[in-house]
Amino acid sequence: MSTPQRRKPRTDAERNRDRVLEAARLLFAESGHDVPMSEVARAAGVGIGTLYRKFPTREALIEAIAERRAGDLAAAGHTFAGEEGQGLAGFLFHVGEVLAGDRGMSEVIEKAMGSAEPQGETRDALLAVIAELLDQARAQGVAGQDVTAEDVNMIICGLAAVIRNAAGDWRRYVAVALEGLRPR
Amino acid sequence: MSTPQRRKPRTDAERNRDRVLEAARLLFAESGHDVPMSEVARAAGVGIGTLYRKFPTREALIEAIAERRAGDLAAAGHTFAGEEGQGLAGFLFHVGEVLAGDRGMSEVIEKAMGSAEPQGETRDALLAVIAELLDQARAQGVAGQDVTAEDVNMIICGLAAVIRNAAGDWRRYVAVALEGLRPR
DNA sequence: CGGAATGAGGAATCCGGATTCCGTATCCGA
DNA sequence: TCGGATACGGAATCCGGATTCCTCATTCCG
Repeated sequence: MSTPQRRKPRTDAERNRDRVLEAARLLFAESGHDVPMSEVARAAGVGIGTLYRKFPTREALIEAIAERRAGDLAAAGHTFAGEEGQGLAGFLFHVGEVLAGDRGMSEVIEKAMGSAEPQGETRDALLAVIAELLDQARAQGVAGQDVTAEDVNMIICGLAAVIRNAAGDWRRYVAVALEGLRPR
Repeated sequence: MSTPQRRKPRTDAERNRDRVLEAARLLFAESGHDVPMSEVARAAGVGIGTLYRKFPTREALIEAIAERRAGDLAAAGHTFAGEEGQGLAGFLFHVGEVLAGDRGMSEVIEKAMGSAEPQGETRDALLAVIAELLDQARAQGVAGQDVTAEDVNMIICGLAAVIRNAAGDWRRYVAVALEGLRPR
């Protein structure tokens, strides 16, 4: 039947895939997603052809990277939920820290937290953590009962924009937002 | 000496300029700034050459439009300052209303409120109104004494992003932000 | 009205990144 | 080690928008 049990991928192929992923991660973090594909290939020490075989579109490459990083964020979120108070606060500051050091990620997050259609894991995983942190925050009385995950979403979306545009002190932004979520 | 007092511009030249400005305003509002220049020219019923003579770069065109609209926003801001309470709140909701109906403007505002370098009037005019509204808000006790214009800047920057990405209800975002600015 | 001067139009050209394609090199399993 | 399968490299090509430039039309002034 469908026994596509082909030979396992060549070792150099996997190595190249990793190289591309790593190089792209750095480039995107540094300059955002509008880096020429040829740049990525060169940085990875790989031919353009190879890059395209691994990732047929820029989107595919971005997703591959974003998914992992988003996963890390989500994991971090769970950690904060585990600690004592201010889990949500800790998480938001952490997100800011991460986005401040990764332009590409800030672009992804802004879109992901914005539109509700696309993304799969990237968005859902984060939504889950946010819900968790929010529940905890409400229970601890640091967030109003009427606050929704959607609210936090918007705050994060805005945070990404604030950081990407190098506005003022984003920590201040987070502080104001947290204050605004407090019970009345 | 420098008596460039040349003949005054032809009437049709001015008419075309207006057409371009108007067409561009609509297109940019509808689809943002990444509309092909040729599109703009076509929509304006003008040749590409003409468009380029009027506005040598896309930037020039965007600025010409943004400056006016920003001026309107600033004016509206002063109006809100004139009214009784909640001037700042009224202004922020107004800004949201405007940005929600003008993608191009949301892009401009996001950048303008972000970086502190470029823009001339666009940024400065708004900064002035914000300062005014903020003073009033502090006096009325709806904003903490420690709140700065920069804080409001970031909030607006985030607001633009939230709206542009069609996140949730941006009014909710504004409400949270305002709450966060309250005196402790 | 006549003829400079100014402006319009838009085809031709430039440009840079995206994507394809195929000969060559490398790897894997026997 | 051998031979086919798999992957690589990167030049060639595609593509679409930006920008130029020259000819022709319109406006203005005397």
